[in-house]
Amino acid sequence: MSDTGLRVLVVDDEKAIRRYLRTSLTALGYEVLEAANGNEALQATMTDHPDILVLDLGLPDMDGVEVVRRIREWSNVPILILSVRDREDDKVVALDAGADDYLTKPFGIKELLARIRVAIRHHTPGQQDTVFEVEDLRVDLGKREVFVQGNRVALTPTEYDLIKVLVQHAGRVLTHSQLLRQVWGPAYENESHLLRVNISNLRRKIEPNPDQPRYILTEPGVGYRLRED
Amino acid sequence: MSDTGLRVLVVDDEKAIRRYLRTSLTALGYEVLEAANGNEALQATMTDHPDILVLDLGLPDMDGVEVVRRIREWSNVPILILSVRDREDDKVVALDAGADDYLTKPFGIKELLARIRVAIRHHTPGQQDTVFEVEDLRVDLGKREVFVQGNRVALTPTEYDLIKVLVQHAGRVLTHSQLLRQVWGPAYENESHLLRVNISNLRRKIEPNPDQPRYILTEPGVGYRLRED
DNA sequence: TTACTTTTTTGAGGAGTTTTCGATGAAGTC
DNA sequence: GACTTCATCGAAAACTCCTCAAAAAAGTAA
Repeated sequence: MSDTGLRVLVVDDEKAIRRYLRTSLTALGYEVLEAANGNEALQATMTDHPDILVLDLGLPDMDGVEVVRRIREWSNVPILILSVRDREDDKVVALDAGADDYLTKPFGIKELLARIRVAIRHHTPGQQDTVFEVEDLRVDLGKREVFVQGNRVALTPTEYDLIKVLVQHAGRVLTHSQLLRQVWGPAYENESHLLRVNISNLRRKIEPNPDQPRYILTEPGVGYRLRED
Repeated sequence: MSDTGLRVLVVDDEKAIRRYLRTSLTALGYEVLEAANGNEALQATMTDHPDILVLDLGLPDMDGVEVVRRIREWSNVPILILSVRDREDDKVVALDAGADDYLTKPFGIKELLARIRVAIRHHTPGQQDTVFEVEDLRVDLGKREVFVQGNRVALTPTEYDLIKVLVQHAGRVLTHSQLLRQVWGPAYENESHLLRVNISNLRRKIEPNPDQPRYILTEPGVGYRLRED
């Protein structure tokens, strides 16, 4: 099947369900990651940056809603709840905690897939919005490509993640810890040196004159901001 | 109830359901618009720009999915489907046509409201800018920017924190110790010299004539006040 | 597996800002 | 005139930011 390039993290303690979802999703071109409990889910979300989570509420080590809350402290990745609990209050609690959708087991695979498409459509804004431009800089989030004066620039994965977050909040100041949390994960919140080195490398690749940045502006004492017209 | 300022367009041919939703939603501070068929829905969406649609699929004049398609040609307003049809294919078709969620009747009102919150949360992600203005001074707390006569002024972190607190209480007197506590922390409550130096620096940056302050006014013996219109 | 390349992380130095603090003077009050 | 409050200046101390370079880790190909 066609490759969507999208990565789904399936979180469920039942191996059978994980395998079922893996088969269905892989057939449609998604890449599937798996986690069997809450801690694995949090870990995988931090390290692997999936494009969407399909999360069972009944996990052995912690409540699914708690997983949602923890992730929402630093990430907006779409979360689709899959649960046997059909009580209205359970749904309300999960949705208000930051989940994007709630599907009750047993579920139809076609509906699940349709709802995954909705969640992803939501989170990756339409093709128009995926291209960011200022002066001679062009960032195409859809194609994962960056151009300076029309020439493609090769960025490392970390550098790309960094500019992606900046583009998504173009014009706004992002604090050091916001950037560190979103690019490296919450554990790196205070590693500001890491951020500086990467900003420096990024500037060397995309700024006409890295000494006097035109695109990635330093907000002293606070963070960085990607210029916007 | 508190006013959300958000407008919901309820599309259903049954008057009883419209009235039920109007009551529930109004009680929560939403403004409710109504449409009884597809054409009214399209019309109302174009003219009234609601923040979200709650759309029944079974309409007398056209299929609900067709309404979704027509709206999606030009608008991304969140659309939440409400339908008696529980077949999986119906859901998939509606969601793929561009609907954001699908709820089967009979539905729980709390779940509906939670899903409305999700849809709105999704579609209005940007933090609104709280902008403060007096004469030639402009403080944008959302973007963390300060302008004087249209020119951006670079403030140090402390200076910005200071003006932020003043803006948040614009028009009111803030005592020395209030300002010191909020900007430097409770331990600095009595360091009024610190405050004076920073107010002075701030004035030099934002006042047309720092000798005769127009924005940051001294309240002798008490504290400082940011002027308000 | 091993060897090789690329990427990420850590370390150290220097330039530049920002914060803090003491000194001084002006203005108002008793 | 003595006392308090407020504003400003300038210098020391503390901190932030940037860069280069080396070490460690991760990825890739035979």
